[in-house]
Amino acid sequence: MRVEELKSLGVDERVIRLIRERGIEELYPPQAEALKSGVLNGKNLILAIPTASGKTLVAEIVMINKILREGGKAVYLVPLKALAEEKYKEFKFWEKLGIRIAVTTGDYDSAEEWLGRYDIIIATSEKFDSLLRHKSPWIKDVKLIIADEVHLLGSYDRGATLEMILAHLRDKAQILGLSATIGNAEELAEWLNAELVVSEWRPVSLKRGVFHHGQLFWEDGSIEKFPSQWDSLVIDALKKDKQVLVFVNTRRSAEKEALLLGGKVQRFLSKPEERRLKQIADELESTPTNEKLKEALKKGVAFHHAGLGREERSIVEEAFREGLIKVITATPTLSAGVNLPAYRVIIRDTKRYSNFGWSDIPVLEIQQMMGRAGRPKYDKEGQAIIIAKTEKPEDLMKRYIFGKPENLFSMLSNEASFRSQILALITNFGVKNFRELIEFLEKTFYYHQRKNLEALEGKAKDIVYFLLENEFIDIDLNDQFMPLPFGIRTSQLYLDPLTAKKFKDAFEKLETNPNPLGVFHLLASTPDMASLRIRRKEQEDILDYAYEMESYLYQNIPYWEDYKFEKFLGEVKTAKLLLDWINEVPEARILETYDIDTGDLYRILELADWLMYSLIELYKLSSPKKEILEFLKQLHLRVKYGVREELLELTSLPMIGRKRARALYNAGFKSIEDIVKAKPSELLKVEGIGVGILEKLYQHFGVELPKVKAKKKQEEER
DNA sequence: ATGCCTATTGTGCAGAGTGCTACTG
DNA sequence: CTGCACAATAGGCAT
Repeated sequence: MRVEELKSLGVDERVIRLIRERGIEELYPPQAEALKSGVLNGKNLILAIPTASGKTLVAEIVMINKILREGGKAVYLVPLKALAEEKYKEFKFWEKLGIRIAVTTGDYDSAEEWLGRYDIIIATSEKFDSLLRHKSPWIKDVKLIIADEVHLLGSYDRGATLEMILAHLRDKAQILGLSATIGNAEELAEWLNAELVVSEWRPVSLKRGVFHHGQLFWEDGSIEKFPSQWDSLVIDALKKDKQVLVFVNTRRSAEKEALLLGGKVQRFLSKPEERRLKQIADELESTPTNEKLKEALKKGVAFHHAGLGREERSIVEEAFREGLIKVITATPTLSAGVNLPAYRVIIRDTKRYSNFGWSDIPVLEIQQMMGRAGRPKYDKEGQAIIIAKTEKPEDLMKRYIFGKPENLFSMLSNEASFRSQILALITNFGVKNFRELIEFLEKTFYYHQRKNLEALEGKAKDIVYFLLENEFIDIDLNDQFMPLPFGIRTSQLYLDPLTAKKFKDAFEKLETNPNPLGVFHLLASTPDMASLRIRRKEQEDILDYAYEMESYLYQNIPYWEDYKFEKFLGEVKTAKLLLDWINEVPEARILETYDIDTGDLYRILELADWLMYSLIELYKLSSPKKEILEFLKQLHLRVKYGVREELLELTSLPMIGRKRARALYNAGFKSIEDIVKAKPSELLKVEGIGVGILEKLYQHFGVELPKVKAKKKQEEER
């Protein structure tokens, strides 16, 4: 279908003009089909088509057109923060029409009114759920919800959130669900009373195959011969001047394969490429993992997993897009994350370790990895190849290439999500009694799918009892629910009620024995913290530590036979790490002693920051003691900045974190006053303080020093 | 026969990723 | 279940 024909479907002229300005004249068949489905007239739609086949454009046309014609807001839900950022950049294009676009993820809060000024709001499901709980006034203006990757409804730990959002809004706003190909798309569409458009069409054709001992069995039946090792597939692609993406199932494998492949990739690099890569590698900070990354980078290869810091990840992604990096070995971070296609995708592993032992990776996920093959503007086709090791190649072919992806199942019954969702329904969404609760549950996909609420009712009852018992809610003589402040706040803070209960139970000990380790262990022991796991070899050391510090902890040390024992040690380890952090142990040493990666450290710190905040908020509700509150607030700041008490004044300044604050302090600038009084030239001698930083500081103080400007010029000239 | 080094076999361990607050500019 | 690190054992060689 030609873009002009959109006019006959009622699309605004301005939208059509801008699309053509982008150089798009012809819509892809599934796009056309989707737009003809009635979605432009307000009908709900589930669009199940492969990644990179133009879902976003459909969403854009529907959104913009709706806003131009009817006003109101559109909310675009994504599963990942990184994706929110990506979409924001894409949608910014429409600002030309006066459309205002905002992103809101956990990074900066905003239940607040400012979002009311925007037309398109991009959010993660959790963030939007949280906004719903805060009853943001603009929610009533939301006329359209777009759920990207709506198949994540079936994800064990995060699916329930998305399901509840859709259950809340399915009568109030138009819904457009963008999905990967799933087994039971019809069922999902039925639930949402939506039209369904399914297609396998891709703008770049995809050729799939299975590799086994030097034989590559393509899906069309043809067989290609290669040297017996699978890495020959990588070399082969490089000879064709193409890039490769290799998916593996552990971080360690990703690193190992990257270094191994590096030796074979290096000779394909041009001199300038080699120089650029070396330059990029040299700029990276030095940590154990980064050393490996640097080594690989110099050879034109990189690994990509959640242990990498944000900085490293985006450097790798960028360099791959530029074509500098020829091969990336990755864990699933890349299969679901940002869009990073390659000519050839190799899937080395089809099994993965989970909490329940080893299991086959779902068809849906493997197909998403395979979907990464083929760069729309550069390649005529993409290739996805699964490596068979012990498995029979024909089995893999049957399961992953010709097989149907799994059905989607409601994950509302997952206890942790259900607990938090029921609390929210009662405290934030005005559900007044058990009958109303059940009525609401009848709107869910869970009910649609099973037509039987008995199991869910039982669970709901248990949870309601739990909430009553622990004073999240109360109940009056007519069996009407009455939200209590503790419950309302727990729900708004987006805490697992179990976490909140743990906090509350610890208030007494907190008051009699306030100390950082005790608090950190409390945080670490909640279900909302991703505590470290303990290695066999560390067990003894950590246990010794726990005994040594027993008097500081708010919980007893369990017996070693106790199933909680290992978990407990992991929590102590996490608490110990946080203690090191606020005592200014350098990052590199923390990474080494706890044998973790940058990404893991940041994750723990981020969670600790949030939980510290939440702990304070809940403590405030309990007739708090002033000195305890002060202690907690100070500890929160120390966690946030990773510093001892004495640096807190300095870290309150912009651009001053733990490193610079320490450097300033040691150089004798111990307070803000010291800095204001100091000569700029003196400050510049301190490590980590340059002209740029100094300018920011003076700007903050509200003074401008001509001397600094002069200095800057000097430096620029150099 | 003894001591030392290397190759081979055995044993034990560990293993993906992710979101959620609110302040401020 | 698989790959890896490290330990235990066996084997080879010089003395």
